[in-house]
Amino acid sequence: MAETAAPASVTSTVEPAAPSGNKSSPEAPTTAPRPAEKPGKPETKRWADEEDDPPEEPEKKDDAPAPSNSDPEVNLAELKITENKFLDDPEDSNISAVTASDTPYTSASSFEDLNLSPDVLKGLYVEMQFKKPSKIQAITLPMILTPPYKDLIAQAHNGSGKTTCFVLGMLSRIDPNIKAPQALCICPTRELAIQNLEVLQKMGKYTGITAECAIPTDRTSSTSAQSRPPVSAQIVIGTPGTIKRLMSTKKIGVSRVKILVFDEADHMLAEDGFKDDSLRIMNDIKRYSSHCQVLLFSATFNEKVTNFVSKVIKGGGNQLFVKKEELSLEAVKQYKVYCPDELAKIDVIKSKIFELGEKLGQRIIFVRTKNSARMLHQQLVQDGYAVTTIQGALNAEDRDKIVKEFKDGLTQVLISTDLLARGFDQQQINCVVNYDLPIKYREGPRTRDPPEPDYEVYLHRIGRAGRFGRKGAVFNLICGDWDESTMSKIEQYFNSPVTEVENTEEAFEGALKAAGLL
DNA sequence: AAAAAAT
Repeated sequence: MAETAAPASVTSTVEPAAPSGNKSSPEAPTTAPRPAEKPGKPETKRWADEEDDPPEEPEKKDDAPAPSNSDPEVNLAELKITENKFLDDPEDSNISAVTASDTPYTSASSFEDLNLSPDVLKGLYVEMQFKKPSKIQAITLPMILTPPYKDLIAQAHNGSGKTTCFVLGMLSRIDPNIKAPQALCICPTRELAIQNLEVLQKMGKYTGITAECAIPTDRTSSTSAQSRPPVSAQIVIGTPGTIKRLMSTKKIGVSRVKILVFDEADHMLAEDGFKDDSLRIMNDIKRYSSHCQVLLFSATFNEKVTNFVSKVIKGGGNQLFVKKEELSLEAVKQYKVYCPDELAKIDVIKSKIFELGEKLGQRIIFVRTKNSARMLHQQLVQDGYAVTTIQGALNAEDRDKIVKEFKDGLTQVLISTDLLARGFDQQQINCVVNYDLPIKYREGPRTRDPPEPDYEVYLHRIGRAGRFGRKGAVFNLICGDWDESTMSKIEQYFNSPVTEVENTEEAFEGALKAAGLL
């Protein structure tokens, strides 16, 4: 395995150096100028403060043909794209962008093409150590940064560098003279908001632009809400409820907001997601700030959300989509393990994921409910396994601590609910376990019908491994007919085979080798 | 019945 430095030069895809220490290292590959530190600290602050160890999203392959939704027209961006393909682009994905007719865009082959400010460029090269735009960046950045600042819906693979797209968009639109919120980014979880802020702080280190998180604090402190001073930061990143509330209590002025980002946008606009809050925020802003640019990013947009989203963004926006069959990351091998009962599942976790997994990088185990998170945690700890667990019932402080320990590499195995299914960027994760398969929630009376898989969540979960084109393995624990049916539906949906692995040491070793992890 | 958040 040439698992080391990226095959020199070129761009997007990167085979990061093998796990060396834990530094949540930058995404960009090769070398970059390494000038001396300059004290250009951005006066950033945030609610639940800590320190910063920025994560981020890498650049890599992304995209593919787009389902044309509304006004198709221009279709550029293909030239540079084909150039890029000789890294390890799996399928040389053809990108087709559906753009509004009147604005031609040219894909950016370097960050210099984008008219970024010198301070931002320096952040990209020095802090992030980026070299060239990833594919999604090359295509969307011109769309985001070129007047007349059209709305954008952009889908791209997990770990392909979406965060950088909207962070650069936000940084570039700020008027330094105005000390008030001008960019808003809405995220589904506080963890993701914090992570995005950290990326932004790192990338914007030399700009002096101020940024702040607006996320729930532990509600014990009654100081949180009313007594809070108005938000003066130029960029605000937060969760929908808190943002909404700060807006309605006038703590966040809305009149100067000119760019509004929804990370994990499909979930933010889904019926069973944050649709109401998101629309409320969007409408409040548009009422006072009619020219506000709206950016929607996610790795998944199912048909239903896509239809809705296209209505929200309407005519003049740009759109990028990827076929679902091309969304699974090729570098991540998917496996299934048949388990006769719950005990067998726990045994797999212990004997394979922990003991055999010692040779691996960090691992994350997804469960369906908070309760099973607690139970599994208890079972493992009881037997002396080192594991930490995160789920929404923990208080903010504990959540932050668990995440930080994991990001710092102090813990190796993390149990999580779908709290961390989306967006969580930790490059040393090379193994994901679906202790429970993700299924859609059904209301109403019980049925005998097997549950519907939650395809989007599945894709997001497995995307926690294989960040930035790294290799990874996914183990789905299958217990019973329903699981079996769920699994096969998932395989069909993404048209990606999931290989059976026997519950033996040899079989797992073989699987890990085949995945390139041993 | 994950998540956010507040009634």
